[in-house]
Amino acid sequence: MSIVLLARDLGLSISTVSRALNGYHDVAPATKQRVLKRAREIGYRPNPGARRLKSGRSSLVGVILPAASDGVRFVDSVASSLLGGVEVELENGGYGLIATMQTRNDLEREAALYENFIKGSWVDALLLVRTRVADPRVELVRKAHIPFVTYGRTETAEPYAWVDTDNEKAFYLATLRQIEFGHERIALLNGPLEYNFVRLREKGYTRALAKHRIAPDRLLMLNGDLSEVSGYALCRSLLVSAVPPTAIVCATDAMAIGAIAACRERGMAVGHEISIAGYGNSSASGFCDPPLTTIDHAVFENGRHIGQSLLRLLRAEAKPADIHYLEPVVLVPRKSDCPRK
Amino acid sequence: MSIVLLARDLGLSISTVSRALNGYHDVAPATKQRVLKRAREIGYRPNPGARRLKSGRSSLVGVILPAASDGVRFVDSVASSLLGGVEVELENGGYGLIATMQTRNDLEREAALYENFIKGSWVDALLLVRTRVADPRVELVRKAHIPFVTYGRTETAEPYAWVDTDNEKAFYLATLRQIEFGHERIALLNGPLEYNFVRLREKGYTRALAKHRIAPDRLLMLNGDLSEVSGYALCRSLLVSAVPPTAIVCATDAMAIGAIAACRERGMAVGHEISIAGYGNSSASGFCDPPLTTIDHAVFENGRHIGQSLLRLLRAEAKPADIHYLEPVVLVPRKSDCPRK
DNA sequence: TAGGTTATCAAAAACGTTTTTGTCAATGAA
DNA sequence: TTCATTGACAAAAACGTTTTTGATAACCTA
Repeated sequence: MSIVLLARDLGLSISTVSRALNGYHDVAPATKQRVLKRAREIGYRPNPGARRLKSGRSSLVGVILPAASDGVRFVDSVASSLLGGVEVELENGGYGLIATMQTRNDLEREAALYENFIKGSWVDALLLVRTRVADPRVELVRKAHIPFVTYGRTETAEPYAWVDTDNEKAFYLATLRQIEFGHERIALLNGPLEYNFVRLREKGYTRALAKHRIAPDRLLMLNGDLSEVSGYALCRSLLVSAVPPTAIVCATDAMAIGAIAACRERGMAVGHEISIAGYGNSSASGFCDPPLTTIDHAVFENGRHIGQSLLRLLRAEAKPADIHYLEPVVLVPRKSDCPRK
Repeated sequence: MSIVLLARDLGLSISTVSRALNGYHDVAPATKQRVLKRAREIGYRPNPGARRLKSGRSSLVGVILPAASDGVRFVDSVASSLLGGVEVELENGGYGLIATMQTRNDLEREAALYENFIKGSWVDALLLVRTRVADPRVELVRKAHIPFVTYGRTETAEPYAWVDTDNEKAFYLATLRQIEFGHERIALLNGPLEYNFVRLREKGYTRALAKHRIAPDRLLMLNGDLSEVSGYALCRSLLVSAVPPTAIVCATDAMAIGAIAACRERGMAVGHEISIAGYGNSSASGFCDPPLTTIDHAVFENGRHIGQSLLRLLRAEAKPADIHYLEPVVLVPRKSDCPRK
C-alpha cells in the first residue's frame, strides 16, 4: 500500500502521484517535482508485481542461458562481456536484464522453459543466444509476439532481428592466411554442426580454399565440441593420418590449445613445423607456447548493439527486419602459425 | 483473468480452483484431480505478478552476478557450473533461479541494486557470490529479513549461512608440496586482498610455511588480479629480483599460465628449474606446457549444496547458523612443479 | 458574456491471484 | 432427536499499481 501512503503524505490522490511518477503531462510541473522529491526521500519503489499485473509490462529483458553441454559453455566463454554490454545499454533506456539458467537441453524442456518465461510475462523482450541452424526458439518466441533479438543467425523464412559476429569472415581470413603461407592441406577443427556459427565458420574456410582452387577435403574437416580436450583428440587423430595437414584452424582458442598440446606430444614444433590458428582472442591465447594467432572480436560492443536493438524494438522505433548487425573481426597474428616448411 | 476462465470452465469457484492448485487440504481429492487435469490441458499458468502481489512470494531465488572487473570475472570462471548446480536443486524444490548483472562495482550502486532486488520482492531468497572480507551486502540482506546463502565466507559478527571451498586447505596443500620438494623461497601470486578467498589462500600458504618454520617473506607475497596478464607481470618482477623464488603458487590457473609464460621468456624451464602450481583445475590447465599442477574442487556439487541450503532456509527447516559447508579440495599433480634444483 | 478549451487533479475500475471468512450439508456423539 | 463437528465448497476482500473517465476551475475566443 505504498503509493497510497505516499499520496496521503503529499495530500494528493493516488492517480496524480502515479501519473507524476510515470511522467505524464497532465500534472503540474511543480507538483511533479514535489512528488519526485518526496518519493526519493521516502525511498518509494513501485511494487514491480503490481505494476506488471496492471500494465502487463515489466521493464525487463530476459535471456535464458544455455546449459553447459558439449563443452560449449556459453556462460563461461563470452557471456560476461556480452551481457555486460547489453545491460549497460538497457540501463540507459530504463530496462533491466534478467537471466535464468537452462540446466538440460532437450527440446521439450527448452520449449517449456521459454513458454513459461514468456507466458508468465516475466519480460518485455527476449535475447536468444547460441542460435542453432534450425532453431525452434525463434518461431516459438515470434508466435508469442514479444520483441526479440538473436545473438547469432539462424535459418528461418521470416525476417528477424539479429546481431552476429562475422564468423565467416573470421575463418575466411584465418584460412586465407594459411594459404598465403603456402599451405594446401589445411584442417578445420570445428564445433557441433547444429550451431549456426559452426556452419558459418566452415563456410568461410571453404570459401578461402575455393578462392585458391584448393579442393576441400572432408577428412580434414573435423567436428568436436569446443574444448581443449576435443582439440587435443581431433588433432591427435589428424597427426597420425596418412597425409597429415600442415596447418590447422580451430573454432576456439581452447581447441587450438588442445591441438598445440597434441603436436607437442608428437614432437612437432608449432609455429615452425606446423601452423595453428585459434579464434576468440581469449586471455590465455597470448600466453600459451607459442602465442596463438587468433581472431579478435569486440564482444562487449556486440552486447551494446544488442541492447540498443532491443530498445529500438521495445520502443517500436524499428522493425525486426531492420535490425541486422554484423560485428567485424580482426586477425591477431602471433607465433603459432607459420609458412609451410 | 485466467483462473476465472478455468473456474468457469470447471463449474467451480475461483477460490476452490486456487486452493486445489496450491494443494490445500480442504478440497476433495476427486475435485483436486479434476482441476489439475483441466489446468494442464488448458495450459493454465498462474500469473506470477498477481501471485507475487497477493502472497508476497515469488518462488524465485536471485543472484546478482558481479561485474567483470579486476580480471576477476566471476561469470566466466565458475558461474556456469555453480549456478547449474544451484538451479538443479532449486528446481526439485519448486523454485527457480534468476540472475541479474551488476555492471559497475562501486558500493553505492551495489547497495542500490540489492535494495531494489529485495524491496521489489523479486525473490524469496538470495545467493551472494564473490564475498569480500568486509562485505556490506551481508548486513544489507540480513536487515531485509530475506533468507540468503553466501558462496564464500566473510567477516561478520552474526551467524549466517555459507558454502565455501576450502581455499585455505588448497593453498596449504599446494605450498606444503613445494616445501616437501625442498623449496624454501616460495612465492604466492594472489588476487585482490578485499576478497575473502584471497585472505584464506594466503592463510593456507603461511600456515604451511609456519609448519616448517619458514619465515614468510612479504616480498614473495604479491597481489594482482587473477588474470594471465597479471600472473605474467608479477612473475616477471619476481624473476628479476635479487633473490628470485624457486617455486610459485598461484591463485588461479590463469595466473599460473601467465607465470609460465614469463619464465619461458627468461629461458627458465618450468617443472625443472622452477616450480609452479595453479588453482582451479581449469580445462586449459591440463594442456599447457608443462601441464599444470593445480587444485581441483567440485564446483557443480558446491552449487547443489547451495541449492539445498537455500531450500532448507526457505522451508524454515534450518537456521542460518546451521548451514556451513566446506567443500573439500584435491591436489592434481602434473608436471609444472618439481623438486628444488 | 457565453461557450468552448485547457490545465490540473481525483474517483474508481480494473489486473489475476491468495486468503479470510462464510455457508451448507453430511456426519458423529449424546 | 439434537447439537456440535467436519468436509467441501463459495463469496468477497485484499495486494499495489495503472488507466480510463470525470470533475473543477481557469483560461481563451468571439
